[in-house]
Amino acid sequence: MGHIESILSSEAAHLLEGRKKQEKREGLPQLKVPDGAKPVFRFAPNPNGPLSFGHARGVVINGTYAAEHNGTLILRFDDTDTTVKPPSLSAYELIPKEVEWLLGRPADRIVLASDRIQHYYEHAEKMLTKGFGYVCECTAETFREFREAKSNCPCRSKSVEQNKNGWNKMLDGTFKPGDAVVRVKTDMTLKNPALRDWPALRLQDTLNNPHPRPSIGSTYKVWPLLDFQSAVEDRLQGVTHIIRGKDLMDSTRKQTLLYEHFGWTYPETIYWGRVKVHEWGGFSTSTMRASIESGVYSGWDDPRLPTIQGMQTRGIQAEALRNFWIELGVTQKDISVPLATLFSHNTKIIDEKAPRLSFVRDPVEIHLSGDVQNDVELPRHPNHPDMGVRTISLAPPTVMIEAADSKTKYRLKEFVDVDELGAVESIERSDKRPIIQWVSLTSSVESTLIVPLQEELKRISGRVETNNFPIGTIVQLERIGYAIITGDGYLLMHE
RNA sequence: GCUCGUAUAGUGUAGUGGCCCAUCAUAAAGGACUCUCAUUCCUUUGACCCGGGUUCAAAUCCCGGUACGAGCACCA
Repeated sequence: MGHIESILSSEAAHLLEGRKKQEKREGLPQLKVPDGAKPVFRFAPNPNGPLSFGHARGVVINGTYAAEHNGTLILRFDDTDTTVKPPSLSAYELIPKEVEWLLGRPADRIVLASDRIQHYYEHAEKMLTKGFGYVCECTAETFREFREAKSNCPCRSKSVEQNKNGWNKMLDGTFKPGDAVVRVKTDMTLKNPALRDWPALRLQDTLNNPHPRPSIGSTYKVWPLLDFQSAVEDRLQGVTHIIRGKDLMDSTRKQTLLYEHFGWTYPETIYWGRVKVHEWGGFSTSTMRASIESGVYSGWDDPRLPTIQGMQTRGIQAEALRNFWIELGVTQKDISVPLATLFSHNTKIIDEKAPRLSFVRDPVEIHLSGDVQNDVELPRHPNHPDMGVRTISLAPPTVMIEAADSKTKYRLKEFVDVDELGAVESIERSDKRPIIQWVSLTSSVESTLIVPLQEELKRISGRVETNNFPIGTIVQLERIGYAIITGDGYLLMHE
């Protein structure tokens, strides 16, 4: 084949033309945006805890599209549930910072659903007045039977007057939680059971379960459910594109039915599938919270946790996270990715800037014999002489090396060739013996290498060469991997 | 059970009827460079879920099957 090609290229090159290799599209898929329009995106988490790794996808994809199209990114807190997934007050402060860290710029606008209850009430009332919503007094179980039987519940045929009356009873506390709910009239014979007369607003016991925001507290008893709140708010904020998980596909269908009632047009919607990281099983905010409270993890910033804070502790760069999510794209496939993919993005960013250090695990002392210099200079970074040198003192001529390296002849990196007993054999590199990292007794201190494994933080004691890098500095421990300096040792990031 | 969605190398991803014996990344293996098992560079390995159909032509369109995932909450 190659032979034929070479003949062709010399005899009839034109036949090979037009056979250019196909190229891979860069970045995110093209978005449908009308000419001259400024698209509006939103990222809408429940502030019931800090952001997780998975949330980062929503931030990065929406934020990147917004930046590419000179559009707007709204950060919206969908904090309408005080019982099942109650918001956490600190998350209101934290999440905007995490978004800013991830994107390198803050969200353009922040909206709190709990501040906008009056808007949702207005739309609920309009729904009742126009007859496409009704106050349903069936229990959840009773309604489930109607839904399964594709039959109308009796409340469906109430007059506007009766519905308004029911609505007032919801507002004034006559109805207690569980007594009534506002439903959107769709069609009980719809093929998809999820869409049949879905609930839009319900009652919550905010006296016993007040909203955690002091300014909201027990003010409202009637609260919108996500599908209703989100649909109305998207409209009010002028959202043009919704990009979210495909688990919300039925939500889109419900909301589209509501939009049709109101005479609105639903935003362009794009979905992504489920992502699992090999090394992390399924962490949910609630299971993480439980493990933190029981002391399994030190906090939301534990380096073993798949939270934004955990990634920060672990030295993962925001840019690496962005590149990672953009590379995964927005396909609807359910995927499982290894952490190595994220680490390779991180390595690309940190390697050029990470000073080199020697760390010796499980150290053994070797007393050098023979001619030894008083001190040695090593470059801080092999590719960047401008980063300067580190000077190692060899008075006395005692070095520490890893026990595992001490079995054979070896070369102390950038220093001397040594035999098993510490006799210096050559200053220059004389043969192919292994090159190992080392520290000198006087220019090193005891330290700990902390390795974040799934279940434990493995602590390996050793010695690190003396340095004065501040906490938070990312270094490369030669022959070990990249690590970040913490208050109590060197946290291994990845190889 | 009902409804919806997805299926390309080990893992991700490009590809919307002919430039496809299929792109790129990552992983693995080998090599070059390097006084790190790092970085950089080179090479190799490796895929269109199965079965029909439409067409001159299918990874791409249609039908069926299978697998996986999601929704059917007075959670988000």
